[in-house]
Amino acid sequence: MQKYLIKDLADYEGKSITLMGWASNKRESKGLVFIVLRDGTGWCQCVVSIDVVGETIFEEARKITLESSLSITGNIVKDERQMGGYELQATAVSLIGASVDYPIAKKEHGIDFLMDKRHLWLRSQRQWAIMKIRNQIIFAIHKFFQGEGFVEMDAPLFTGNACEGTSNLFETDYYGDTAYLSQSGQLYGEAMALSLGKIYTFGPTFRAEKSKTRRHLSEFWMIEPEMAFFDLFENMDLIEKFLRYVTTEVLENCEKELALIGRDTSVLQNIIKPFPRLTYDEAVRIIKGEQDVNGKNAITSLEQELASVQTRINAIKAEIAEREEKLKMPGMKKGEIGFNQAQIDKLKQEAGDAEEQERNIPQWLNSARNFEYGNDFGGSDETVITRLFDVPVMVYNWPHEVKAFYLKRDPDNNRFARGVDVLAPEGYGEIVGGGERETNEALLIEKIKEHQLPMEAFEWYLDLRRYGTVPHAGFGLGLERLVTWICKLPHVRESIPFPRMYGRLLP
RNA sequence: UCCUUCUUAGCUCAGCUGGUUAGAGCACAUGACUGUUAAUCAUGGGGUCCUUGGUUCGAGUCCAAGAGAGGGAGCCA
Repeated sequence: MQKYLIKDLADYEGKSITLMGWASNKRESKGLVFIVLRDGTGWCQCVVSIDVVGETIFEEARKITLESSLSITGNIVKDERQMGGYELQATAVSLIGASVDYPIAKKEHGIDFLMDKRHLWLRSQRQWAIMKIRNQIIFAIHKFFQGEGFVEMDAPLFTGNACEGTSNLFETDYYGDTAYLSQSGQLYGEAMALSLGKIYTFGPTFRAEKSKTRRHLSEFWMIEPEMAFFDLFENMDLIEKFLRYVTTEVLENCEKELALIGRDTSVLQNIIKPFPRLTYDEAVRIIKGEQDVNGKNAITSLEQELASVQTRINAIKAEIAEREEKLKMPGMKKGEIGFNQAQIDKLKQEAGDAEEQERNIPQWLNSARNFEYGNDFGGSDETVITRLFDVPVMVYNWPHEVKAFYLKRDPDNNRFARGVDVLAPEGYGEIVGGGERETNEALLIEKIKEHQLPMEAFEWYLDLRRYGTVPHAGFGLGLERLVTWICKLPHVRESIPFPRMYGRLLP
């Protein structure tokens, strides 16, 4: 049996076909039922008219509940008013699986509720669009690296040692020994690059940090390329080319999905512009407000932001008061009352978000003003710096003390390590961390001791320096953080089908 | 681990300085309406006000402890 898909409706104009899917919405009036059917490829309004289908089928159609699965047969006609430009005029409707009291209603829901219903939330339009974009990003990543001659080679997920010694890892029992869930495949990536030249890994990574922020997950997907005969600067060139490619692919192939989630693509279009490359020293001056960026100052622009947040809060509160006043007036139609209440609820959410910002910005200001040279950037520092740019920013040459032990010491200034962080614009912060790797065995041993890591676990890693070491570099990209930025999501939890984070293991 | 905000109907939220029987919209059910895109009308079922303890003649409201959630810091992609 031929399967007809909603995305191909244009091919079937004037023909009778059968669609199979779920009722994502239903409206009815005398003699007519409108069922919005979704089949995973799109949405299509199906019109069931009593004059066409007769009383029995019509009664069945009238009883269809939200998210029931069904098949509908009918003619495809052009209708400009519809989302896909077509609608189906039904001649037959048949129920496949009933849905009783579907919990996600056609209204705003709180995040806790939606997270508990994540398995159903994924069916909604916005989540559908995000997952399509995520898929496009994954596909583009593979296309890019395969096109550049990289070999995908995956690192183990069970590891016997804490890779960088910094993060908290998940422990698990491995035939009586302790194994950790990998927080990075990078060390293995180096070994593989010294065999295949250019490799990339693509898999899940685990961090047992008790972080509850909009950019942390306990389980996330990471892409880690590693290249032999690459230095820091070639690495940065690759990162830039890579991010530009992936973003461009999304812009070209996900126009509909980006529009659905209301993403302003003009910022994404900026990806064709060269990425600014700042040294750590320059970045610190910008954070502290000692150096402007395109006429914008980090400190004063934060202060302005705070002021505008405060005026926005006042404006929202005024509007809420006005609408509440209006509600008290007699003679308002029921529909209008409902509409106003929905607006008030929405405004209250906005006010709540704005008030959260109002509490956070002074903290960020404080942290920026008092930033101490030599420290790593915190989340707020990244936010402060990336709000000044409209393209991803690369920060390189970090004080070696704050970075991972395996980063190469800068030959021109041994205070610095040749690491690079890529910060996404619009306040999103770090999406890539990478750098050139240390090839000097003695320096590496010194670093391993300094970080108090068990030397025996790194013997194999040191072998890579003992047998034909070469300059090499690589980076790690957090898939969910990239998805979050490209979609401009308020939180990473919407960028992955089933987020795993502190305090949440279900569904 | 620390700071901060919150928890009232299936959902989103009101509930003022403590005062009779705790409200609205949506959803649901029944009926009315021939084209709807959270905006038609009527009817009405729905509550452990997160938990425990306290203050009080009286607690959804005040106090204390606990649980859960949101945001942030630390840490990171």
